[in-house]
Amino acid sequence: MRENKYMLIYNELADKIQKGKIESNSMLPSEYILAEQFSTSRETIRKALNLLSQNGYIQKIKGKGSVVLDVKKFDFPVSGLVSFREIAESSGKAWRTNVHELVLVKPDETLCQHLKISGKEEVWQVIRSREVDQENIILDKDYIRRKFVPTITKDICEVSLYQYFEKNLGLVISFAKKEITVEEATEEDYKYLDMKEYNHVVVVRNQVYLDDTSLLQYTESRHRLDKFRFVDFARREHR
Amino acid sequence: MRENKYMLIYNELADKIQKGKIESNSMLPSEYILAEQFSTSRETIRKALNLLSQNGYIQKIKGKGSVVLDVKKFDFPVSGLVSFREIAESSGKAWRTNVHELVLVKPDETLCQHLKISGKEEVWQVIRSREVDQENIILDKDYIRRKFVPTITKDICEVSLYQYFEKNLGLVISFAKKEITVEEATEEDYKYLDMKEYNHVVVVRNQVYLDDTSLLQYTESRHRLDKFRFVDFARREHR
DNA sequence: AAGTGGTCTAGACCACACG
DNA sequence: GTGTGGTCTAGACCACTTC
Repeated sequence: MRENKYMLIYNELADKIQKGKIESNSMLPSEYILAEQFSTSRETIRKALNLLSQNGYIQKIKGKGSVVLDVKKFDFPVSGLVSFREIAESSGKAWRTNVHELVLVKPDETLCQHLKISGKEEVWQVIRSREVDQENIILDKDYIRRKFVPTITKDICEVSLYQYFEKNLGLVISFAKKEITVEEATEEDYKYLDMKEYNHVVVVRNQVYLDDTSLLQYTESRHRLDKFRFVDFARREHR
Repeated sequence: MRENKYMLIYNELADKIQKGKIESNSMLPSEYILAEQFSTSRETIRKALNLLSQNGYIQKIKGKGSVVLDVKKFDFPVSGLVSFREIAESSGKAWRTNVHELVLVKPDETLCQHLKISGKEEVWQVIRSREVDQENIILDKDYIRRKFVPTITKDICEVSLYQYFEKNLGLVISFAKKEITVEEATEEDYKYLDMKEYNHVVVVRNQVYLDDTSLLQYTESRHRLDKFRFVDFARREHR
């Protein structure tokens, strides 16, 4: 692995904090001391510490030092940009993906808006439901620009689209805009999900961008109400 | 004002991008040139640019430069750590806060867990509903440790607790852990909200921390389904 | 080859916390 | 006063893109 020095330091410290090898509420060594310990400069240490701070591992206090926060990171499901597979696997529950549709389409008007493209461009439509503990609780509707992804197979859809994009196609997913709302369930939801008595779903709309800022994919993730959970760590912007 | 050089540069560029004075999809000048223009060092420019990147204003591409993204920032309501008042005011809609309860209580067991305190500590209980366009659509239940906030008045609750904490009490709110779920409406919800035909609410649970890492406040924000919206900008962590 | 962003260094001065 | 994190500098080398 060609790892940056500050990333190595970040990973080492994050790992120790997560595993409790560094106690929460204790103080990290000062930046000067860390710089010495890792035989590096203070600015490099600071890069690592700022990452820890951004991700909720520590709190830096001017004049005092860096306090280790108590992270229960095994607690986060949908924060940031993570695929269903990554979440499902880390949760340890039995899960399965059912592929209902995998076709090339010309986008209609709303879809053009979401994908910011013309109606002539071809787009993959993938419809999948996610089964956890024998219940279909999430309906994922993915629309992917064929321009970036020439072929998709059913097998790929059952494992992970993201993994395929990144490992096999070399696409670098960089950022996303996410919107969460609650809407009335559609016929599609009733068809593919085990809806029980619920008549609404949580809808997570996602626009996924590559590192060259082009829009790769639009995704609608529809969750049964009782199975939806989103957790987030946020720092306040002071102005 | 604490005017860091990199903050000044960040604010100036963010402002220009938001107002369209720098076109989206255009390139920023290179870091070397910006350093010259702002008569500063490249590392300082890089701090400003990294902030822009984190907040979705630009995308940095190695070997090429920084692309200006098209931000419609008037689009985000609940991302990060913002109070209802800040959101309501920037949305421009008519809003009002109705205070239903403002009392000192000893926390019960669940509340103790959320606040991570013993049952002996006194806590302010504030229950408010938020009225937008003549409809009560959000029920906010705040629990604030009296240890940090000796007194609260009804007037303060009607305006903004955060503003009071920060401007009057000098408390510095630093970060929060947020959880979003959907739950069955309680009697309280029916009592204080205009629930229409809905029988569920979106529940946003928030633990708010000060800059010395102590927990100040636990908040439950209960939204009528149709009026809830959360948007987020997320960058992918590559490992 | 020239230009770009990414990393890293060794030093400097400041503001803040604490004894 | 001493130690801490926050800011800033001027320079270096690297990897990548483009010509």
